[in-house]
Amino acid sequence: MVILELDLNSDTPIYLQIKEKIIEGIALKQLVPGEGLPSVRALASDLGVNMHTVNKAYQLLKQDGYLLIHRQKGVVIQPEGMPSVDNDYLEKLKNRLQPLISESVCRGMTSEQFMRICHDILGQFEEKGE
Amino acid sequence: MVILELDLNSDTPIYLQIKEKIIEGIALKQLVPGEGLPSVRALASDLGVNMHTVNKAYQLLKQDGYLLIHRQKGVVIQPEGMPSVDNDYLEKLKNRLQPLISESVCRGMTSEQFMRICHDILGQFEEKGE
DNA sequence: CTATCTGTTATATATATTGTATAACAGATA
DNA sequence: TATCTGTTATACAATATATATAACAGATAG
Repeated sequence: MVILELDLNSDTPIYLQIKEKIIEGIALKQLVPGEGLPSVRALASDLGVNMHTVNKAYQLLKQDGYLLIHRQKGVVIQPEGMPSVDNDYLEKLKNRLQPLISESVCRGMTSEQFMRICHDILGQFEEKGE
Repeated sequence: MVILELDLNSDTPIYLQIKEKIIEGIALKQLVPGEGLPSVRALASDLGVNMHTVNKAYQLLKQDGYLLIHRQKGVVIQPEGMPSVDNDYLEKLKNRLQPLISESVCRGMTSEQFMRICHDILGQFEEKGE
């Protein structure tokens, strides 16, 4: 399992950090569909947090369609394809981008500057090896 | 003052919604530097929320450099120029963009699709009238 | 069969965040 | 003097976050 670093001082709750890191791992292909994840107890122990904190992250990921959870077998990255880009998702994405972009405009950032930053981050997920 | 709509069912706290809407108003040039904002009590009354909720939003905006607050005169959009694009801001922006982009990659969105959405939102802030 | 591993569920507790409700203060102003 | 600023203080309630234990049922390894 990929090492998962937490920032206990972050204003982002631990369970959300875990969720985001796993999604990032999938996007980076460090985690591949069908791959198993540590049990809630094992990951909690590794991270030094409570079992329920990890469980909450797993439940959210399951709810979003990123994970399959078999009651006795364990947790697996969804093997049948990732969640899709539907209208609900697009709306949420736009609503989360809006305040970021408003602020960048206020601060005098140009569209090109903002797009450049997005482009750079997107570049992290390009096929490098392979 | 621009009408400011709140979503009481949102998972975004009211004081953050107020903050974001005011920043959006500045980005849209509906609010211009030097322009006065309603008093904490007046805006709270308009929105149907508590005085302290508005005050919290104003304090955050002051802290970020968007507002000037004169103890007896009232609240004014910073007339001396908006906060700048410094390294602290850039780091925060990237950290907030990262999970959004990770998720879009997981869902199979192309870079072009993501950039297009950003471009469209950025377009809302272009000089149209004038 | 027994022990151990799953996820799940339940209960309890502690703390921080969010939001409201009042009240009072000092300075400016009409 | 009365009224408007922002500010500060206190109290309260509801919710969110995180932890600590415990127990359950099913699968599996010894």
